[in-house]
Amino acid sequence: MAWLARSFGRPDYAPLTGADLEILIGSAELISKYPGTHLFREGDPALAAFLVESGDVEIYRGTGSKRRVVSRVGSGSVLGDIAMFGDGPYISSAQAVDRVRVFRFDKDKLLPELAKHPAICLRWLVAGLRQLESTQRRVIHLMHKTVLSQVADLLGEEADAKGEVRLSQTTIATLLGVSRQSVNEALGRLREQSAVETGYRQIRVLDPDRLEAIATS
Amino acid sequence: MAWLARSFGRPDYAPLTGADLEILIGSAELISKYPGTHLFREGDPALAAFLVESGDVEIYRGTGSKRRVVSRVGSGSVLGDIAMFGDGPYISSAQAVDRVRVFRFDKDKLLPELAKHPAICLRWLVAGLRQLESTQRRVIHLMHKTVLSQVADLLGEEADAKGEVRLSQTTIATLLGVSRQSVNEALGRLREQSAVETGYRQIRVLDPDRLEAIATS
DNA sequence: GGAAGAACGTCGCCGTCCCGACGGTTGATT
DNA sequence: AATCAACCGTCGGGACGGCGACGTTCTTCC
Repeated sequence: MAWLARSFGRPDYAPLTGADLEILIGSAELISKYPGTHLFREGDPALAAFLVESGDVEIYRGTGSKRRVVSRVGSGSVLGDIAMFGDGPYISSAQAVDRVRVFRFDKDKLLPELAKHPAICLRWLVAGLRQLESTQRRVIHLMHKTVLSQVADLLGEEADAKGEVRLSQTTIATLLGVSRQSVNEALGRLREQSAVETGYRQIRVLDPDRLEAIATS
Repeated sequence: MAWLARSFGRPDYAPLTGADLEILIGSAELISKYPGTHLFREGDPALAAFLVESGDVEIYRGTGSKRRVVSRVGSGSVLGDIAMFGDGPYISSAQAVDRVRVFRFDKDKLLPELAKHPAICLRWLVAGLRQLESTQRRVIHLMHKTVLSQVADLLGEEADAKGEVRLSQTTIATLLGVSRQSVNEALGRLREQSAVETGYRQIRVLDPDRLEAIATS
């Protein structure tokens, strides 16, 4: 599928040949998950890695009251590869939040191919490093911990072409690891400055520049 | 050098052949840096990646008052690979804190070799994912943000075989993105519970189990 | 051995955020 | 159209941590 070639890693770098692509698809399986179901759970033996084709997946660690959302990823992201290559159990759980379609790469099939085809391997490497980069950015914003700037930053990154973000305040709160009330208050301040408009499950970015300024303050 | 074979990625996984090792060393150069000097700076074109052989390196972003320490890494860690493979400028700065010895891998020399040798590529992949995993753990502990548990966790990870940690409270503070005073107070509480002993630029872990319990509380 | 500098210990003030609670609003379901 | 669940807006209390300040102790380097 052409989508795979476009989305996996950087398209312009170490281009995948048709043959490489065949091999990648050959070791993958496209599966579908309903909202709330798990792709894998923390502690399970890591027998496969996943590439998200559509929908959002929430990565978290711990259970019950100690559940912490590590990140939420969407189309083009890779999951479970740390554990799979590291040869241990999964270190976090992955739960579908939408209707989700993912490619599943079984370890047994994938590893021998990777060992033979450097181009695919390089592509996977780049995908992993991209995750690392975004996680590092997250660290920065968690350290610099005023909720206002965190919210501003998240809105800047999450906004689509029309400047709209379709997330509930509760969702934003869990994403940032803060309380819903604080998110509400932050959005209130942004609204005062006419940087955003808020509605039911929806936020419209009016002034991206101001948002950026607040995020990096 | 045998050190390279042992330290890079997982030794037990996709073992490097002698020939692979030759190639890796052939594209590397062992250089030495004095404390305070930079391996690279944010914004510079990413022409090389680095593997730390000895000493500690601090990774940070921003300058002046907006400087934020992303992480501090030591022997066996890889630096600058995100930018190098991503084909953009460095996204953070790397500064030696000790006397540091690092292998420098020039992009020009390394990339063609990687494209030809899957074993090396796989090794690099695993190294990158290990970084990702440790950064994800950091996110968890930053979200779960009582300074006490953060300090407990850091001590648990940073302690050597004898249970000693040689870091100043100021260093720990910047590492966690909190104030020195808070670190001091947290250490005081740990001392009260006889979990640690504190001295000048040195902390001795007495009760790792209690530390672990506090870290995950 | 003495001076300078770095690191440690402690105090008080104040801002930010978490938590619990409650009422009003919107959207979906039947 | 009615009902219900999810979501939004807001208030007050309490805990935690940042910041400035000051004194003490430990190192290092003349």
